[in-house]
Amino acid sequence: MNNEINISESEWTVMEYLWNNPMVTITEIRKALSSTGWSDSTIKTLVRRLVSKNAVAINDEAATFRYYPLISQQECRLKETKSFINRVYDGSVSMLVTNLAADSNLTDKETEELLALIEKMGNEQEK
Amino acid sequence: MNNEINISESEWTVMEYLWNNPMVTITEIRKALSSTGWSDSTIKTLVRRLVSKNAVAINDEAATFRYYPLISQQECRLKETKSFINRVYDGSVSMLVTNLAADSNLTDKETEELLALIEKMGNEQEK
DNA sequence: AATCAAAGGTTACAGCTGTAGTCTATTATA
DNA sequence: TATAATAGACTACAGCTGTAACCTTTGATT
Repeated sequence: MNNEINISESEWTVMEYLWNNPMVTITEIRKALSSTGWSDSTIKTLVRRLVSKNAVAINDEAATFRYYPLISQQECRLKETKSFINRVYDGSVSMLVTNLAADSNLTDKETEELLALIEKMGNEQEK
Repeated sequence: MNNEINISESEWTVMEYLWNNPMVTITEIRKALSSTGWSDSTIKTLVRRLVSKNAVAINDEAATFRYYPLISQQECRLKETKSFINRVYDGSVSMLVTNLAADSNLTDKETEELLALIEKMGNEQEK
């Protein structure tokens, strides 16, 4: 459905907040994102862009609008994950997981087990 | 060192080829990427941008230049993977792997084992 | 009532990205 | 040798992104 929606890095920050706090006002968003250092304008622009991308909708029952996500974190994560794996790991889930395992602090035995499982996972999820 | 190099999606396609075939001419690149449908100009632009980003260098001993990668696939993958996990999974490797497991076709028992390992992996790799 | 802050709307602007055209010099080929 | 193809260098241009200012209206505060 919403496959064509692309959310930029800054926009993700806003989406994260909306996923955790649906139906908030712009003031609430601004307060929540104050640690980013973004100006009022910047945050409004990001929200506006998300609305025009149909990632976020406006509830304007009250005078002060409330914003809520139209797409789920789950589906966005899935989409991003797939395109990431395709771009960086040539579509290979197991290659990604192998790299993750190498970069994490498992014991040798655990790594071995993990790799064995990865072996079984194979390369589904192409494209 | 090369932490600030950002490689775009199209540029990755070029890099992939260069990682597998270092020291090639522009003609070889063009032929290899003909399936992309990109014009001659487009490919030359991508290569030029990679050179100006210091991701690729030129060997100009011969009249026809040869191009080769200055950064390794390994380090680029690591960088991309980290920024991806930070952006999409809030820095949590285990959340990513959990999602991957859910999306792959492991048996229940295998998934259980995988999740147990993930449990142990915890959330290293923050930042 | 006068003032200030914030909301909503509009505009800005530079850098990156996708995609490609033009020009000139050189090389290969008829 | 005339011609075609290509390399290398430069330019183009629109859409996306990061980042923000400005303007007008409205609600809150003095």
